[in-house]
Amino acid sequence: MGRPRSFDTGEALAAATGVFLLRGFDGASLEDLTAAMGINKPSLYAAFGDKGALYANVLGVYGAMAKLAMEAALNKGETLEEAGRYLLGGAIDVYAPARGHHLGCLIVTTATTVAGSDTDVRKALATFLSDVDDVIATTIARRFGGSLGEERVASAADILSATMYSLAIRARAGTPRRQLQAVAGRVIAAIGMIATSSVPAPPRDAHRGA
Amino acid sequence: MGRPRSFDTGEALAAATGVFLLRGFDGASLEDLTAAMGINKPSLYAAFGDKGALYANVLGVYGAMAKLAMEAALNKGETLEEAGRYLLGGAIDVYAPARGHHLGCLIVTTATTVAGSDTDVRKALATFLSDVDDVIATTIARRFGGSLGEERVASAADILSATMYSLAIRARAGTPRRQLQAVAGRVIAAIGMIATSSVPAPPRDAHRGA
DNA sequence: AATATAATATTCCAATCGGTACAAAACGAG
DNA sequence: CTCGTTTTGTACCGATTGGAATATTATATT
Repeated sequence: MGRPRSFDTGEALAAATGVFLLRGFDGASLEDLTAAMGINKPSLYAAFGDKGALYANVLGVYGAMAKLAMEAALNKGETLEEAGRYLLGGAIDVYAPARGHHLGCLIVTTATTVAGSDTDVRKALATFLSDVDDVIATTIARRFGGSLGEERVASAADILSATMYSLAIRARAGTPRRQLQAVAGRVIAAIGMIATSSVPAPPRDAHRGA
Repeated sequence: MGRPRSFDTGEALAAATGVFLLRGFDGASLEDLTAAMGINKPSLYAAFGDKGALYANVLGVYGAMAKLAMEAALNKGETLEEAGRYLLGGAIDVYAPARGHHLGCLIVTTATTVAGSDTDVRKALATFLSDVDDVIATTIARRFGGSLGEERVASAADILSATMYSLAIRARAGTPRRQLQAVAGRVIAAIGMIATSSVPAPPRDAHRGA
């Protein structure tokens, strides 16, 4: 009972995400946030807690959606190259949309900064990075590990995650989409070379040694 | 003539770099900066200008030294794999030193945030990223392009730069050195696969088409 | 309709921010 | 030794920050 909320929590959180993404944590004032969210400071405080708690909430939903999107992208296509193309292409669409500003990735841009002073954010960042590694490595290992071998898919996973971070940073610098797509294309081409390389250990007979 | 400076400009700049690296631009207060630099606010203002000018100065020397270190590392070793190992190993030593805190990369951590609001920093960031691409691509193309072909070294360059960004972010999250070295090792292994791959276009007879 | 409850809008606050005025102090030049 | 010049230390400034106190409004329940 009581007076109902005049705003949607999810929409408000999405608006806050945009402000944090644009200005960073310290740069996003409560005035900026409340203006974008369409609410007042006491409403924000009552609904989400203080600024740090709001940021933690934003970070949580952003990270969760990002991981889902990555997993979905990696399940598309028929080959490792194609799956990687979907992953990086989707990242470019998020980091540097065709319409609108190129804001990059919330976690890469803001969480890394906050992590210097805030232990909780540092842990959340570490957890996210680990989860992303796991999502990528697990998904492509399940799909292509049998035919390509564990070592090659592990290398490909590290390259794909690294390229996503690279694209996020480049988008933040204002790099045009065409150049981001060129970078992604060269990385995907390398993934293709790795997939067809016949140099390292044989694909079958999994071993866990160094 | 006049009263001489009681501090060394380079040392003060290095101290400011550490503060910006730890706290970020907004998080670094003038009190933090002057305390670390061992000077007073009027001295800082007279020597470097306002906070933004100090940051620009810090960013400039940091970026210049980073590019020199990258070029030097890439000129070591005999093969593309070895050169890449030196590059990534050096990056790990900077981002996550064996002694001291793991602060990552100043540009990845702070410049990306500031770039959202400050056009000058965004341009500086774009220039740095472009310069890094150029340093890596040019150096390894000169050393190994003849034997491996332009396409493979271009892909390797993008992978190496992306891996450096990845390592910087992971270091910021507190990832242990061993794990960073494991990531670098898997990427280097992939570089080796690319170098020995025989799939794509022939190495010789340079062409500039798509 | 009356009441309890919860969210709203306005107003305000102590603290901190980046930046500066001012006067004492330390040098080179004459 | 004295003067002009530059840096240094202290003290201070207006502005903005994150956050909270208060009072009003809107709903569900009775």
